Amino acid sequence: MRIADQTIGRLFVYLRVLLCLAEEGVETVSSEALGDACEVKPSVVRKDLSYFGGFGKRGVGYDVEGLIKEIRSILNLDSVMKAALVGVGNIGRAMLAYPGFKTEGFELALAFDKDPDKVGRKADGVVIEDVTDLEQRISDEGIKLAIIAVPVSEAPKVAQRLADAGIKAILSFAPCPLNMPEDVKITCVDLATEMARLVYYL
Amino acid sequence: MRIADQTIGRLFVYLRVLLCLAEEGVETVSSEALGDACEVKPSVVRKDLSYFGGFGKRGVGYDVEGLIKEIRSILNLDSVMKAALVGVGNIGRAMLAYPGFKTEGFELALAFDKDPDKVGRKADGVVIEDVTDLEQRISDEGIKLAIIAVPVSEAPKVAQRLADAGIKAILSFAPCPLNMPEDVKITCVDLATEMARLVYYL
DNA sequence: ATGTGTGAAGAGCTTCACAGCC
DNA sequence: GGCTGTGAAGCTCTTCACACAT
Repeated sequence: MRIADQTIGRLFVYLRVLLCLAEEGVETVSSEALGDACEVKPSVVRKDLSYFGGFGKRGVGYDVEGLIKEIRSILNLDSVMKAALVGVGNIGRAMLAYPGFKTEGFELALAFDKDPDKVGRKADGVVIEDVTDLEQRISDEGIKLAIIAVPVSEAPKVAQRLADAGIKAILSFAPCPLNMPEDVKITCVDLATEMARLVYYL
Repeated sequence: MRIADQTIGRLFVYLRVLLCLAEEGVETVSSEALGDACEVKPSVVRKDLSYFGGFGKRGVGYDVEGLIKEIRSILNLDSVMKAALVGVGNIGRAMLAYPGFKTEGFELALAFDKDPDKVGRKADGVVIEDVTDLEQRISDEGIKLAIIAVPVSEAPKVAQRLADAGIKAILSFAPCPLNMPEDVKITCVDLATEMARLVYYL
């Protein structure tokens, strides 16, 4: 049976909240408590989880640690995934310093910039390499995931080079459409749009 | 008649693409072309737009500039909105330098940090103020929108203070649930989750 | 000829209510 | 008693096909 996209989307939300609950030492959670924290109805939580098996105990609730493992496995998040970063400006540095990646199983293994002053230096433990070597280094390391944090003017070129280098998924901070081949998945984090969306619901 | 949330969500996507088309000098766009760029079917584009009136010309398509105006007005994006930034670290600086805000009608009018070395300095034209004065300055300026770019450990405290200061909408980069009063709308930009989501669809 | 606007049909998701287990 | 798991009903959104305008 096919699982609804909305269900998958909510699993990510559940996981994030569960990780916080685990950190607070909470051992068991009911569909109602989890639903409250995720702004989702309890019946939705139960149905979503029921598609994958009976993770809960009737009369008790769901085991937090156990549920985290199950969701991680459903979402293919049980192994560490290496990623490449292109552009070590403000956003790029923020990405290198972002603590959330490690906890969710990501590792920024490569960082590129075109500025000769930056190349060779380290930022948060990662050596910044020359963007000229991008294709070579990415295929050497067998990396499939990349973050674009360069100015809009550079973004399309960089995206094309990443696709050529074998990258299959891109997170881009450039607020412009980057048309990629069918087999390369791309997500644009458009912060202005997030702000606008937020304001709309005031 | 009530408009579907999904429709509203897509209007933001249309707007972003239309702004890029306008920049390229494109004057007219068909539902098919716009749909392609937004990864949405042409019939969806037409139905979405039809809820708000007949913006298109049969046999021709939609006028790009005109449609931008219409969507801006639907989404309440025709006036400039001031916002406050809390935390001028890597992410905060990236926000101050982010060019997308201006084009979508946002202005980061205030910036706060607790580091005395930063307070008083300017970053991208904005004076960094002491976070102690947060409540006072925000109510002085009558600002309703804020961005949280502080470490997770500080985020809940800052969120609470912002709510007390009269802020009604918050964009947070802290990957943790911040429970706010009913009348304060909050969006968490969780970059690790975005990465995870992307990888899932490989 | 081309591309929009739209009602009606269809698909998909959510909600409800309650049986079943701890 | 408390909370999960789930079929069936209900509802919302999407799709389709075609009339209609340029």
